[in-house]
Amino acid sequence: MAEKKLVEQITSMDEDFAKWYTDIVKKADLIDYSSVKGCMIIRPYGYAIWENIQRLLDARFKATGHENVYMPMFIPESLLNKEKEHVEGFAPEVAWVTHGGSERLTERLCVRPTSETLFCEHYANIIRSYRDLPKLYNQWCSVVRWEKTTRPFLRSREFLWQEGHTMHATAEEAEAETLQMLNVYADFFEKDLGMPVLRGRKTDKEKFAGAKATYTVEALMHDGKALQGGTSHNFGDGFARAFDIQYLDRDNTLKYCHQTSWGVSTRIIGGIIMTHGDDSGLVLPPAVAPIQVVIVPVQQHKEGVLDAAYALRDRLSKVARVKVDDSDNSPGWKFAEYEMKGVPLRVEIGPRDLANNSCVIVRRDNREKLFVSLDDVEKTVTEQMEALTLALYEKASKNREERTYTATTLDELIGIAAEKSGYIRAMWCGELECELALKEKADVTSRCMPFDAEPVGDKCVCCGKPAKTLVYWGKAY
RNA sequence: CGGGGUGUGGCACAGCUUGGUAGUGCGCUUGGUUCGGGACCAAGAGGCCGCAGGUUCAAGUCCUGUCACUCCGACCA
Repeated sequence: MAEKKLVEQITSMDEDFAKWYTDIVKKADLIDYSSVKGCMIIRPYGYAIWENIQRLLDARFKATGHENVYMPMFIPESLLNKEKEHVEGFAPEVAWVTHGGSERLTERLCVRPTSETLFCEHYANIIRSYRDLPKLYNQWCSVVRWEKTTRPFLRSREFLWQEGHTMHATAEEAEAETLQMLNVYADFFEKDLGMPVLRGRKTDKEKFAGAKATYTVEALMHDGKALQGGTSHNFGDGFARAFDIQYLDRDNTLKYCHQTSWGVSTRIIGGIIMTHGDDSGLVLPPAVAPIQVVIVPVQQHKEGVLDAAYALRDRLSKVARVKVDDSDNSPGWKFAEYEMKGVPLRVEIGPRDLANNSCVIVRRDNREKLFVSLDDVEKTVTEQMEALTLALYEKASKNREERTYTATTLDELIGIAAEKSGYIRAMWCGELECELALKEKADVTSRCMPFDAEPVGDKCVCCGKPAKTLVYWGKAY
């Protein structure tokens, strides 16, 4: 019932959805607004989610042979300027350091909006031979982009992310790396976060500044807008030529390296909120939930209740991240609070349970009460967490299916864009002109050209000329 | 950068039209009764009304200026 109300709200008014979102972000204790404009303070609970994301992704990066490094946060202007497309793409939103102490710097320093140039300079220094390749580096850091309008997690002037930067001997190897990392992201989204994603390529207009090809995993939010969850770029040898990154190959000739980069940011957290959240607040997939199980003692002043709660915590701690809330708030208060914070499972234990050797487990997503015996409570908790992730995935998939439309004519597309929110599948000729025209006429942008898409026609939905590819169009954050 | 809106205890606001003792709700403190879906009672603490001028016997309220924040139009993980 609560969900229905939400869906009505968000389809009727964007503003309500925005309010719902910012409410959750604050009430679930994820962030505070900072007095530094356009920046956010990530509170311990919000940061713990990010730490879990880091841990899970990092394990996948290590498993695919990547190493973590750290680069400076300042980029000399001359370095940034080396690759023309890149600097033009980022120039409007970089912050500059002009003074050191009271002295004006002879060369301005840019606060990194991304670190391609720094990695390139470093790679130019350390790569000499084919034996040095591939170089598979990743960096966890924050970057700064001077955005005009901001929203917590989705767009802030400083945000946390991870950026992988790799160098390869051949174009084929670089392409394989780009796709491998895209799949790493997709796997993380779908298995750990319960978020179904589209895997595909970005159009030239939407691709990263300086990239040869940009791949994306796109997730669809509650309100039918698309969120780019992760990106993976193949740079070809463009930067390598600009930065003179060459290696001596087996055949004793100098060759340019082929480069990739890929990243995900704290925006993911915004995506989780907007994919799984409901009217009662956040719903966290167990994999990233700081608290996976909260134990709420009922009538905790009564003999034995708190002790039973602590004993249960000690048992469950072996299979989950558990917290007992023994504060003197009323149980109803606690229920609401942990629902707001998205804790996947709530375990209630009170005098009645003590008598029955049982407890009550309530799942956050459907709020169904399970009366379970304490004998195999560990097993039940593990099962329910797995079931919860699966249920989140199913629900989000259903939402995506219901919000995916197909258009074969321009009028049809304009009509759908005006009335519905979601993906519109339509054929495209590949011309920028048509892409701009659709933005102008229907206010949609190309989100993704999925890898495994079935064509829905043979003519461009906009100009009617022979179509090259199927595009998922939509509105983005 | 163009158009609108708002500045009043920690938070959300009312009061301004028609000047006359600074208000409400939430939160906070203390004590008590409660506790299986956001409990209740009582007593408290906390505000140069964004800032600077002006009009007036008197300004949160009227006038002028100024600063800050915020929403909508072009770019972005």
